[in-house]
Amino acid sequence: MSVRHAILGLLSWQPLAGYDLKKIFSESADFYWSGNNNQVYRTLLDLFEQGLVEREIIQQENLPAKKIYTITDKGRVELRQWLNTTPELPLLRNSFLVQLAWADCLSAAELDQLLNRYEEEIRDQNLMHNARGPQLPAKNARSPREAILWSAVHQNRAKFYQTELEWIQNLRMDLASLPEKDELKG
Amino acid sequence: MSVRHAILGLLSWQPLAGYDLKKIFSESADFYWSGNNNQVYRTLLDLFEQGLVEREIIQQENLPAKKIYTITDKGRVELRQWLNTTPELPLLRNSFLVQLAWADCLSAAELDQLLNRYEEEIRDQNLMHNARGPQLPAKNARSPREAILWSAVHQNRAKFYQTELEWIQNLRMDLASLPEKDELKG
DNA sequence: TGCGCCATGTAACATGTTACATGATTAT
DNA sequence: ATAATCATGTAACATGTTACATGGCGCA
Repeated sequence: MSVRHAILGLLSWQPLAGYDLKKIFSESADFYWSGNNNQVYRTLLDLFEQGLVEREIIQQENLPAKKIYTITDKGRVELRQWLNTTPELPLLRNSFLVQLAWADCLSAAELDQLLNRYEEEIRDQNLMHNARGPQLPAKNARSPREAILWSAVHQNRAKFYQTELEWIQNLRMDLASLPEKDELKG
Repeated sequence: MSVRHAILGLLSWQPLAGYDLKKIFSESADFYWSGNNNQVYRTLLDLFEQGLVEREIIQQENLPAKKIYTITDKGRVELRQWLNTTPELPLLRNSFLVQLAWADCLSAAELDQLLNRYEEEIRDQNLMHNARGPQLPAKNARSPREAILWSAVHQNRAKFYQTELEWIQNLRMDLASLPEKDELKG
């Protein structure tokens, strides 16, 4: 897709500054995006030049000026078109799986450590994700349907983490059933 | 990580040509990678220049010459080091979730279509994934432990698809519980 | 006759990441 | 003192994708 539509979507919800968008991207897992300056500010400029967003410069005392971007009708049309586009396949790239595939040259202890590290990372992410809750909280939704959609988006991530944890526990069990010939190595 | 380690891993299993690697990447979901010429051939050249792989040129009648790459001891050391590295978080970017988040401006029929399309895509991927089975079949594994690891890698994807399907069915149920005010729109 | 497979590679482009730069304010 | 927050932006680099180029063979 590109950040374009992610940004247009957020602006269709409410006017925001580049800084806000950057924060949303970097803080939320649901809307994963790197949230780096380069992309956000450049994309906003593009959208502005193409008339998909408008902006208002707000001077603040003791703080740098803000540029608040608002979606235009033209922007809403483009967004709506994209929404009716057939979705891309989710991009899932897990380098841990590549590590696992070739991990047979590790000792039992090393492999165990690898699994522990992955499990811990996922567990942490899951906790954080649940702790901060949906970054689009239901109370801000503009309709009951939107509330359902937002909650589903949030649950999607949660389910993913959960599935990973179950999967790794299964793997541990499978590995435990092996005769342990290499205790010495670790 | 980079394709580097994915390639080193495959070569630690058996000698392969660039063309083979390209095919493996593009055909398998487990080892997702774009499998484009540019990266594969360039990376192989890099690895070669750094002494992590060796190559042998094989002339074939009526077919273009092949360059078969073999991992070196130096390459195995680098691979082993990487395997003991703490795993990166899985990268999951699902633009469909972004579509969903802003889909409240769609009619009930349009939203339904969007869900159908996503479900179909996931279902297809899942079928293909199961049909072709693990691209690293257990019979080629060099130890019982490796067979377990490979099977786990394959199952990971399968579980992901399954979870997505369950999730979307839940979402459908949640949406169905809404009063249908916009039948007219569709 | 045209397409797809084998097998290599390059060029142009799109996207993403890290680090740098400014500069005041507030919190530790 | 030092770092983090607010707020904008640029430069350099890393990575990924698409399309092009070559050229014979086999299949429909």
